Amino acid sequence: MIVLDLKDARPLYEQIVERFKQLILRGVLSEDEKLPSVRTLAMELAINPNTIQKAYGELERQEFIYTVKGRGNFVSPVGRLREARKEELREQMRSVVREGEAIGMTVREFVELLEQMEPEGRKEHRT
Amino acid sequence: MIVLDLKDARPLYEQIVERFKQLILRGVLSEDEKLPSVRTLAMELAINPNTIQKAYGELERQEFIYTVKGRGNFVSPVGRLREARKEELREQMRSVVREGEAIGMTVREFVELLEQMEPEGRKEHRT
DNA sequence: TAAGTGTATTATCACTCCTAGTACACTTAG
DNA sequence: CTAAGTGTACTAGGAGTGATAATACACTTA
Repeated sequence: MIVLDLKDARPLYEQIVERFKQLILRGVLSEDEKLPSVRTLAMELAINPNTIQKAYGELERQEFIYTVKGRGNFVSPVGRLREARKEELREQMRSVVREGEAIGMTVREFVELLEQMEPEGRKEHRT
Repeated sequence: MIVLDLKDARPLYEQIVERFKQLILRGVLSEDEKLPSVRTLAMELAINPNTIQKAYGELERQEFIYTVKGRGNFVSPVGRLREARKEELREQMRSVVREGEAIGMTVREFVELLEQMEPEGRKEHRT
């Protein structure tokens, strides 16, 4: 479920946060599903419990999970989180295009790139 | 020309590298133009010369500038660099779209987002 | 020759990441 | 109730990085 890359420059706790956010947004982990306990996951990944605690703390702060003392950490409702992430992706896309334009690329060029990705793009796809 | 953000989490030398790469790719700095000397820029930014040296070293390693000992640092030919950056942007775009699709967005949605950015998008723009 | 240039070295400080160990309060299964 | 499992908090220390400070050397050019 969680895989660490020790060669990665990013801190371990950050990799863990990133991975769980992915799993939650994509629905691999369901709403109210219980996450591995701090100590359990620390054992599995062979790292210090404090590092897991830091990751979970960050996930809770960002509202991806919620905590019940004595019971564990659980996945938050995903709706709002997913919408927020979508808006982030839209902004990233705009940012990429703006930089591209600054060095000579065109919006057209990007649109065509996207249309090549489209799986069902061969029929008439104008309204 | 170069502006530092001390509140930025990224290292100073990295901010400097980033900024010069931008200026070079966008043609604000011309081919063979001389960069500020290590000591001069350090004075202007009120930071340590070693930090500038580290930034310039990185820029040289990435072939954005070339060095002539005793003379200074100069902007490299920009053609290849610009093409490489374009390919990076294309890949970033694909990456954004792939993640978007994983959480329920569609290529169509992204295309429409792009077309809203297009400055000349109101005429018939289908071939 | 003197000034300006890149380059290298050593030392030091501050901060972050991670580990290690310990302790406490809460919840739940037995 | 008790024990095990849970989150949480704290202190301490090691390792690495970013930045500073000071100095020195070789090269180029006016």
